[in-house]
Amino acid sequence: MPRPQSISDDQISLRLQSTFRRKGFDGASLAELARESGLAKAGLYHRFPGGKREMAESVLDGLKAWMTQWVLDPLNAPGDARAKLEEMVKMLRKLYANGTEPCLVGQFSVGGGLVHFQPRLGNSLLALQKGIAATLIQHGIPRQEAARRAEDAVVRIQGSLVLARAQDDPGPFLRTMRRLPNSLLGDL
Amino acid sequence: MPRPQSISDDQISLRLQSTFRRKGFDGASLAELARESGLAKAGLYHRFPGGKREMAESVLDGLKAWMTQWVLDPLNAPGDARAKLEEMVKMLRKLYANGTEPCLVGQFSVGGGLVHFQPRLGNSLLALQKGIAATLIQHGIPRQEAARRAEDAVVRIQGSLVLARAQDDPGPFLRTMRRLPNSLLGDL
DNA sequence: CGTAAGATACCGATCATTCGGTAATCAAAG
DNA sequence: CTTTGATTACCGAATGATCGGTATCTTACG
Repeated sequence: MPRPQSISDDQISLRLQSTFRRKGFDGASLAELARESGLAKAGLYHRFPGGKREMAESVLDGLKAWMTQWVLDPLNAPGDARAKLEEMVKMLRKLYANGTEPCLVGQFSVGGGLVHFQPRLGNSLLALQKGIAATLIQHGIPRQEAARRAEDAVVRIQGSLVLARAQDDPGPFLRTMRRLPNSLLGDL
Repeated sequence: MPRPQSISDDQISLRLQSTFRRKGFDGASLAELARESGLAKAGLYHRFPGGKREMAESVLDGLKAWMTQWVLDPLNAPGDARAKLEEMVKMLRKLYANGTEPCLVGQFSVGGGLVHFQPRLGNSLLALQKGIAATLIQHGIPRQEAARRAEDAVVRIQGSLVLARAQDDPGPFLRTMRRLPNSLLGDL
């Protein structure tokens, strides 16, 4: 009955993600989103009747699913804490293309993005923090200290991405990721 | 012979700073910049013939001067390292209103802001990093380790501000600032 | 008077969004 | 098997609003 889609939803969402991550919410224009998605503007509105906001929401959904599958679930699964943290770092390096691609959460924490999605952004970061804290607790670190270190880890991830962008150099991110597991598991 | 200005340059720049910090570069419209500055759009263009970009540059200039006077110069002056770092933290808390106000550098590291000002943003962060590193070296920490820790400090400042915004809670920033001096001066 | 600060009114361009139409597909009717 | 009607996917071409930016006039001072 329906005409088949020439581009899959996932592929569309992926291309929108790339644009939103590079330009932020305010900076990504419908013209550009359309161009980079391969659809005409009206075509995008057919898939996302809620407009730019729904497009951004779809991208956030996709990223949340990716984070859950490749970062949060592995962290919450049984296994050696250090190995799990190393795996997390590996996945984060992949997600952020070794520090050359920004974090959508960071990019959306500005202007209109923050207005529309602040609760979502906060929850995303909190989920990661909880996952890391759980791993640290499992490793024998007391609850409160684990929570502090986990928050610090999220702080460092986000901050190193800001530096990498502002200095146009992935170095800060790469160095921070390299030191993250030891820094998290270090003696009290 | 000239008609006196009803609002001082510094005051204008301060109001523009507030808007740019809240909305980012792309998100701050001239209509809003005019409204919040107390001038009509054309009045703004009289003071900033270069348009939005020159307004943003003026704000960056003002912030750079503030940072130099209250953070960088004190760091590079003689004195006890710990005291100087505590003073830096105090000034940062003031600059970021205890974590309730964003950092212009972070907000401009998105979309059009990054395109126009990336070198400036990188230099701002680098200057702070150098200042912190100099203080650590003076305290007896080896050059390379000092550089690493100083980068980490800037990472944490920026990252904690991202978290504070995304979670709508100054807690991450306040906790990070509280721990910063000890974390920087801690044993190797 | 001259000069400059600032406002009113406006510009073309771009913004997000929507409308009308077309092509493709399938179910049911003939 | 063919036709028809409903449904979906998508696009070109608009919509009004707002964008950043200006040309022009008014006001206030020396």
